[in-house]
Amino acid sequence: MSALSDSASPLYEKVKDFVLANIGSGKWAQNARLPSENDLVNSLGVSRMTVHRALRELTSEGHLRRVQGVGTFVAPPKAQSTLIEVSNIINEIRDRGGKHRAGVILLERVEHPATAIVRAFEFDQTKPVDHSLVVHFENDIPVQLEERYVNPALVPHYLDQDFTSIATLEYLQRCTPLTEVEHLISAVPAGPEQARLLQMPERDSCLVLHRKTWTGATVATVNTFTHVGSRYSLGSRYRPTHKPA
Amino acid sequence: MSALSDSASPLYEKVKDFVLANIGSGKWAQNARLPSENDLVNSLGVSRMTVHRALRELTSEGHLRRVQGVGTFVAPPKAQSTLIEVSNIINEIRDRGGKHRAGVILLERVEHPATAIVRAFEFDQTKPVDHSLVVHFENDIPVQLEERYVNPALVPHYLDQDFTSIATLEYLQRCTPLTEVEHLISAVPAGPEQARLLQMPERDSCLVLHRKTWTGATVATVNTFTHVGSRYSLGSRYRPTHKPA
DNA sequence: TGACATGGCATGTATATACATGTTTCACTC
DNA sequence: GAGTGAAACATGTATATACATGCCATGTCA
Repeated sequence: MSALSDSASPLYEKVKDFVLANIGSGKWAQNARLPSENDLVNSLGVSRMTVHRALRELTSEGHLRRVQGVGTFVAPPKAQSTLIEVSNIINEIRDRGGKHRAGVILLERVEHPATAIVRAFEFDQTKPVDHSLVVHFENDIPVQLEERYVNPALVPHYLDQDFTSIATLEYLQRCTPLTEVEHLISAVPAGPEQARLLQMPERDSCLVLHRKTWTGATVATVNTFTHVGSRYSLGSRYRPTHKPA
Repeated sequence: MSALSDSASPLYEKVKDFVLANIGSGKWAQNARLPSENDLVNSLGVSRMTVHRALRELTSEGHLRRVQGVGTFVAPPKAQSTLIEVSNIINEIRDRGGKHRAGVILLERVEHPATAIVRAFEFDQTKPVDHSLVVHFENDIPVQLEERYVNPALVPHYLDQDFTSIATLEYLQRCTPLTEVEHLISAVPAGPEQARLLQMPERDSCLVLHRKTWTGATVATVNTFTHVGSRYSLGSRYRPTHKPA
């Protein structure tokens, strides 16, 4: 008589389910110590390697905490933060079935960028950066103003891209492995320049997304996405507890 | 002469590094097929179980794609979406070293909620829901208006909480395992009610975060977080390619 | 009483072996 | 030539075994 389910799934999955069920039911409370691997081997009738794999995977999924020589414990509830997924605007529009068009306003190498830019790139001295300013239209109505500064040391030939068709982030990810991303989302009133390019009334609300990306310790890109508040919102649906196949 | 590094890390880690190095250098291009497990066993001089573990972990980390009976392939670049982490306001303020205070405006059971709420909960008929409205202050300045509708079937005793001290999301996550989260971020001008509660000028920009959570197929909560645009932005730093320990 | 050695027990890694399961290929048969 | 079946080969799972490593309690010796 085993405590494991009799489904068709592999044994280590059943062991994982068994552990999760005990946690879910509250039988094994938070920070409680689990039976040792050998205990589970005896009570469940499977080999230690199988138990070990189950516990190892549950640990890497954040459900358990293990300390060599001490034992296995129910992990404290996962960080009470939630993730939002930001996809690029072109796919987003296409997914909605809308027509996308992009207008390139600016495309240049800036030899002596403003100090704010130099500081954002964490340069110790002034270095040239590539700069692009693109307006994205959905069904010929402007929805996003995309401004990018790119580190030419990491992304060569950035200015040679065809910005009207290629998703910029896609190109960047192909060029250089981005290791870290910082986001800042804010709501600000539109300035005159933004109002003109986005064809919106001045001082109306804009949804602004700042994004800064790193490759290792080096800043790769600094971006600002400005959206017309009344025409755009940033949405996402996310499943926090994803079971890896 | 092995191709593996001579560091102190475990063997399966070295195998993982070996594979990642070959992908990173472009020697194994995207969608290219890797040598079979047995090939790697012969060329690297480790057991198949060790190779298998390395490849399995790299697969679950998204670097590889495996098909039983066919082979192992370099995974296409990960979804060009980026994740934003939203943490709760209380921790955020505390982390900044600010003083947090909360004021409860409303706390009630709504027997006959508005149709918009009924629709948001995907009820097939009118059912009562619990409702709370809380203002969060940072150093006695209001920064967030938090409005929640909670499904009493999933979260009993919601109204009995002490909302001024406990993080609401924290409580919800303890009560019911939330399986899915939907977010919508937008920028809208403040209405009269919001302007009053948040002590801000009417029509100034607000950063609004809508959040809807599910437990299984059932809607658990429907929330709206309204922030003063000039005082608050939603930030996060995220490492996309996280190596599990 | 304090310091230290040691044994017991927990998890962590590595291997050999076996069989299961899915895919492709290829030769054989009809 | 079409269909079929078996072999070859790929990954997937499960076990037994061995040893490594880390932590802790116990007991002994100074």
